[in-house]
Amino acid sequence: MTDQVGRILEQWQREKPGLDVSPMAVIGRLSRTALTVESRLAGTFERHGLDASAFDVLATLLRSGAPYRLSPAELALESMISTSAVAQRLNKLEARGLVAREANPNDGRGTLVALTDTGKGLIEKALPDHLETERAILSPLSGDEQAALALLLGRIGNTEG
Amino acid sequence: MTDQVGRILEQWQREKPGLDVSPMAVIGRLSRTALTVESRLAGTFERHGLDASAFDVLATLLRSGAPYRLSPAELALESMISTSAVAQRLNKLEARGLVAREANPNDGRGTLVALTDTGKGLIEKALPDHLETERAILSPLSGDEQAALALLLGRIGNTEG
DNA sequence: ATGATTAAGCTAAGCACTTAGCTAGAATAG
DNA sequence: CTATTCTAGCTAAGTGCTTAGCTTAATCAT
Repeated sequence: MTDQVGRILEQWQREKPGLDVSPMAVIGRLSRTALTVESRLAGTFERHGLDASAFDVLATLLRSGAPYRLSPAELALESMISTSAVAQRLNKLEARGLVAREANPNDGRGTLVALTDTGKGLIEKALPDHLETERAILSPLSGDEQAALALLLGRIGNTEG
Repeated sequence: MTDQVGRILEQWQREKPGLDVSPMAVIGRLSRTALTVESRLAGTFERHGLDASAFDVLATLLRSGAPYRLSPAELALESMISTSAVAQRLNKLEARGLVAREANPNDGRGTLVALTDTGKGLIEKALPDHLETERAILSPLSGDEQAALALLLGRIGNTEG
């Protein structure tokens, strides 16, 4: 407990001895761990000329399977961002030729975002590297511990409060 | 495993059957859990006329103990943000009278950020409410499970890679 | 002493998100 | 059919961070 969060808890203990600040130990480490993980992943993305949001869009299209086409609304749902954020991401990806906007044949209002061959090639090259980075991040934990962590996170993450 | 992350893993399984995507189960849940936690905390902050960044500054000053004064550089370190982000936070907090900038008597370049009485009163009122929200978020887990989660997070968060 | 380098804190500009508001097409009511 | 309402996707403006670059004071070398 000599990490940053541990030090913070000791400060609270000294300043507010009556207060039970133990929840901060968990939530604090959760936030900080998420931040450091995010920054390590960013390194891998950069090596492939991507950032987290570009990787997110391309990977979502890839894992959706052939014909690798989704609507902006579907992309927004998957990425938990607004449809306007999707539009801005697509503007950049389309300019780079990694995705293409097509008219939705079944809905005149709608657009289908297609993964181009270039985009598919890029994400398929970046994906194994990304997984390798994730494995490295988790390497201090055994397989059982990783499973336990995922389970614990799932139990607090999916509570709609 | 019928949550959002579980669905994503199934998609990868179908599209790239050879690939071991198990790290995504852990990292994905970590990111999403951090996001949902953040959004629940935001509700509490708002009830007290604060947001996460304002709470962060005021709480850091409070837990530093009397005389409740820190330099902008110290605040930046504690909050893991740039000193320029601190300056912008302080501009707003100072305008509201929650903190005050004072000259550092020992360093002509330096500033000391002081928690005002108003600021101290506000953060002391918000703090128990915040802890209550954190407790609610963690309530699906037993005390032992919470401790286990904090331990696992600590082991992957503090690895400098 | 004095000139060069380092350090603290700030503003300015850039970036990725948000919400608000727009346009065009689809669905629904009469 | 036509008028209204709803939906998909977009741009515009606002927010809070980042990095770059500035000013001022401290430190260090000679």
